[in-house]
Amino acid sequence: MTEISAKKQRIYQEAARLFQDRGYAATSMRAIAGAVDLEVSSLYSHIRSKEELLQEICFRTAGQFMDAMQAIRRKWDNPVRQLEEIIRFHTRLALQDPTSATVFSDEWKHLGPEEVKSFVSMRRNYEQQFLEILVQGQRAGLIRDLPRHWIMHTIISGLAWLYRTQHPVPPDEQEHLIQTLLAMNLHGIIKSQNV
Amino acid sequence: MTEISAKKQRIYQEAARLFQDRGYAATSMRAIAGAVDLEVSSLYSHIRSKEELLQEICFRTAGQFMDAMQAIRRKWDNPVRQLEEIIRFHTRLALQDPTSATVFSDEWKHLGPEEVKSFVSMRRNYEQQFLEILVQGQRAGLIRDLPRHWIMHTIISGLAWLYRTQHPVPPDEQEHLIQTLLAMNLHGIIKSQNV
DNA sequence: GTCTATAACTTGATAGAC
DNA sequence: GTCTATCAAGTTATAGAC
Repeated sequence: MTEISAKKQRIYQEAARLFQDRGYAATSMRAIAGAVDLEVSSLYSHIRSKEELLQEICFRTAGQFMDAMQAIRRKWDNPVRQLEEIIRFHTRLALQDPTSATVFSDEWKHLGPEEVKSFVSMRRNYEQQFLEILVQGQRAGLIRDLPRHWIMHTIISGLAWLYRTQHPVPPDEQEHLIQTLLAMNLHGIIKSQNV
Repeated sequence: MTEISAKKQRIYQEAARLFQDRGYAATSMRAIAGAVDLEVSSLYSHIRSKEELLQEICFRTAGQFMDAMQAIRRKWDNPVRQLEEIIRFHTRLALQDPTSATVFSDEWKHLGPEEVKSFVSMRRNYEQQFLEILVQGQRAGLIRDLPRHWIMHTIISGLAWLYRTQHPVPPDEQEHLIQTLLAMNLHGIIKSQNV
């Protein structure tokens, strides 16, 4: 039972917002303290260090992606459907918690050497599973025989604007957005289908 | 005729590499000085400040994108061909100078307030021109009637992995990569064309 | 142009009173 | 848990000798 005090949660939340806006390295403990109306030294009653804040955000979000990937592969066996669900998950997470998504995506390099190793290893695992889905889709003749690494990076990277740009899509447009993203990634944007 | 000494160029180059690896805020003048085998104070014989280094990289790359956009719109009038050329340019620049592309894309927020304003204004101009191409393509019935902002962000964001990931694609694979990116963006990855 | 020395300031983190 | 006070180290940048 890990009890997390309300104040501790507040600190994590404000830190994440500052990391998103200014980046980890440009965010001082004084800035975080100011955001939660405390003196710097008081922060250390709740957290061990600045880096601990970054670790929590990065690995919590990494865990969410790993869990989603595993759940999707268990629930469906059609690789195209699995891809659809992955795009769905990325989209929902990006819209629901763009702050954590940005910090997870852009600030992990400021983790300590050990943590970077662990983080990169998790990401490699995630990408490996993504590639396996593409292999299955290509073997089944459902997905074009394009280089899988390029497909994967283009899809994942193509979703990153959802958290990086300021415009949060309102909740009632979320399903429309997802349908559009699926259409673009799966069928492209060209009308005439003379391929 | 602005003459740029070899040493000054070396400083810019090493600074860009360090900004790419560690981020602007986490890169010290000492690190830059060390990379070019000088003492910190000697740097100031060649440059005015740390931020000047960032400014040069960001605005030089921004200028390249603006120039390319203008040249493409002058040279072709088919909007789909214009999109193709834009994707081509992004790809070539990302492979040829991934360091500048990364700093341009990720570190502009550390510019001073005035420079940020100018930078964002250039980007808005670029995006406006991109959207106009999509409008023309949709009016001509060539491009699907999907929300144009979402199309634009997905395409641009989907190319960002080209400079963010470590794997530089070897020069002899560049044309294959471009063809694949065009195929994915324009026609998607799904084989069956029952749309 | 490059150096040593240093100014002026900010950084993350700690000690100890309350 | 929160504070004041403080530390040691690091930051960008400058002054002035050579």
